[in-house]
Amino acid sequence: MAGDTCHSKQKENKIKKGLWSPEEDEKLFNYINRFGVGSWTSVPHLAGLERCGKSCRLRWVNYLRPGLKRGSFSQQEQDIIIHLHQLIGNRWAQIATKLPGRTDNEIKNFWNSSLKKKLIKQGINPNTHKPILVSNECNKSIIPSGMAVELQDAFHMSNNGGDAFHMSNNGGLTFADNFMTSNLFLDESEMGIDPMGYDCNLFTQHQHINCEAPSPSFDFSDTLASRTMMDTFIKAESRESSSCTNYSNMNHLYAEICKYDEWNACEWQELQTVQASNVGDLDTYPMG
DNA sequence: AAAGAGTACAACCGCCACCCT
DNA sequence: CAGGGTGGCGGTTGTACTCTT
Repeated sequence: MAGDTCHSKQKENKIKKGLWSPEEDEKLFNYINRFGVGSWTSVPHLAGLERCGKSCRLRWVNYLRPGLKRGSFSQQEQDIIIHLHQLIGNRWAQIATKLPGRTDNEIKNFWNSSLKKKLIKQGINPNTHKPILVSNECNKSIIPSGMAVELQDAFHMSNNGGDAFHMSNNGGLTFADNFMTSNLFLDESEMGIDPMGYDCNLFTQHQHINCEAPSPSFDFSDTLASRTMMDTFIKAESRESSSCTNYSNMNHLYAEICKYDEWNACEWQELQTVQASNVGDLDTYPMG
């Protein structure tokens, strides 16, 4: 295959794999420092390395290149990653251009190992950046189909037997009560989230599902999460007319959020518009 | 102290787009 | 235009380290 010249050479046992030794690093660093990067395929031979060009390039870009930051991501960097991921998705290389000193690989790893879990804990689907919410209909709990997809997406439920969701009469999806609920808890447990913990999203939702004075609970101290949650919540409520939940003070709550943080409805609307337009034309997103 | 589980990060793999012949 | 070479990207795997029991 084109681009896989490494593989044929590996079969001949000429190409070393695995972690780089300090000696190899030194050879590569000295070579690039002295001669610069010409053709990566010729670099290993000229630098005296038994690696493929691709491997050398990766080592240079992700580890040896001057100017790389080391250490944990700052809160500001995390915010930027989350925001950009919300806008452009898994385009790590593009996101990396907005974080000087960080590599796409580093950002990708950080996202997969930390940020994803952080968002899930906040009750936000890391794929869609929308809140993971469950609407209800007393004992027959209904999940609006869109949200069911979000849930499946967030918790990989599509791989979990397949028929955990059942279509209900009104086009929504019926929670197979205990079965489903325990699956959700199981999934949370698997994700390291204590289903009974104070910050557990699904457990709270389960309480709502059982119609114990359902009321929206938003953490106003987390402005982004609240905003996202509220936005989707209102949309979901407006299209789920059969829901037994009846939040007449929806507008009031929304106003509270706008009042609480520095954002206002217009700014939020603007972001939604930008997001919508970027869905169709991601390559033209103004990256700076 | 040892074994197993969990986590973070480095590196690899396969695919794709672009360029050159 | 077709085909091969190359670099770049995102997903995935491997490995070393840390934590828990």
